[in-house]
Amino acid sequence: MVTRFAPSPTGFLHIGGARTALFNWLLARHHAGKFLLRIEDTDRGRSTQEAVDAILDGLEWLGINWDGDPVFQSSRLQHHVELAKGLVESGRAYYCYCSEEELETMRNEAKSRGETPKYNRMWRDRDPSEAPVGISPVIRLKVPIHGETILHDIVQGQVTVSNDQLDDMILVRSDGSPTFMLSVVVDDHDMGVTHVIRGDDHLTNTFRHIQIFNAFGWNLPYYGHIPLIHGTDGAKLSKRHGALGIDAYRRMGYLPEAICNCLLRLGWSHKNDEIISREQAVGWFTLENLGKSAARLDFSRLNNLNGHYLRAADNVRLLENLMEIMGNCVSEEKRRRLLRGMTGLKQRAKTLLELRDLASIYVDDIVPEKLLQKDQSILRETFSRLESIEDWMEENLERQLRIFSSEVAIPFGKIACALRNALTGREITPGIFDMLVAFGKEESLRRIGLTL
RNA sequence: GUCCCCAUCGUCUAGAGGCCUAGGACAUCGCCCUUUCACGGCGACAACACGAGUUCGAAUCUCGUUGGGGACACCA
Repeated sequence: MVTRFAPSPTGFLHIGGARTALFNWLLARHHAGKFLLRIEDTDRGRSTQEAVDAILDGLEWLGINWDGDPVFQSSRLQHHVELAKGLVESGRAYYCYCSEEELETMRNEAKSRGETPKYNRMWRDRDPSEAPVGISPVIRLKVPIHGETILHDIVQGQVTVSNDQLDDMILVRSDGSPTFMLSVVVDDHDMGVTHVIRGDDHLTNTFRHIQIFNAFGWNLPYYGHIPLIHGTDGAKLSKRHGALGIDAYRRMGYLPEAICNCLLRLGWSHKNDEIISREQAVGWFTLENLGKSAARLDFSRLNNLNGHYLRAADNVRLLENLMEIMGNCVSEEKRRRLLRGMTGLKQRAKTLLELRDLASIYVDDIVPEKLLQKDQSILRETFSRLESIEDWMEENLERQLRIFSSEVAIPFGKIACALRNALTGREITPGIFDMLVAFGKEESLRRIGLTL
């Protein structure tokens, strides 16, 4: 089994593309096959190096690795054109000399007749000697006029289209460059791709691809057209309405494993499983469990998943992630403090951004407000009790403070509340003992002292 | 306009004729746990688009309607 992901580098890797890549990757890994990457940069006007980098970086970040080097379609143009010329020689394709205006007129005429706008095949059977001089022709495929084309789609089932819906598509442009239709087919064939899993929006293209495969006399790959991911408005994700690049999700503080898990469950399921590890995904992923209808990305779900993976994440890794966001200008001492407090922090955050906000209690120098009279007296006593504690470990701190609480007959909640306030100046924080340990004895006492 | 696809709680989905008084998850709302906030536990709310068939029996099969989406380039 050989699968592939074939993005065009005209924009960033968006969430839909990422899912297509993930599914292809999963399928290949599940069957111990190969997953290839092909950059479809035949539209040189719109393709950019930044987009290529964004796609590669995005895939890498998601942990979707490809086999071999990426294939750049632009490096194969010559080959594509030669094959198309071969088709002309064998009579399966022909030169067409129509101008832009003529085509425009044809489309409008077809439309006004209530038909699918298409080329009227005026050069299909004309003698080449009639060719006008000075016009560079395009090469068009001779698509069967009658009959129908049948696609046995792995996801959609059997789909049939009448051949009169297809027109004689252009294989090579008048400037001598191959079109997407041609290049895709030739490359999929040459790369030995056995399974083409791609978005639903390519379904109608597939009938054209099949015609090209037939013209060459090549065997068809298996096709599976997965439903699209829709925006919250129910329409296809597009650049104009908020289709974000995968890097945007990264900047919003999402973990790659959360994104993958979320994407995996969009259009695919395995019984009632929700939290699915990468290993499980590889083990379970088959096309049979794919749904047929479009799905929407739900941020509250993503948040929930991200919270889960955040809690499960290694503290050192999270510290590194945090440093990336905070810009690395955090002192050694504060980093140690963060690491000690990470377990308490991470279970309270949904994203790395939230984690950063929470973590600021260990990083920022707070200026505590003066406490209420009552709290001050509680804190004074607490301060001296804490001062006397040698074993500054969570368990012992808790034991000592509980004892203290009952000795002075002050509800523990009151003490905790005052301490929290003195230590952080915040209302939402990790647990008290957690913070005392993270800060360390010296810093804890210093902070409490400031409020007295 | 033409062709194609899709249709279960707000969202993601389980469901492959009787196990369905339709299950799970997220979100929402209660309660519990509790030093705040989270986490966790318990519970509530909430869906088979509609109409005909087929069948002893349909969320599941067929047809139609409606709704949504996609594709119709010398873009990919």
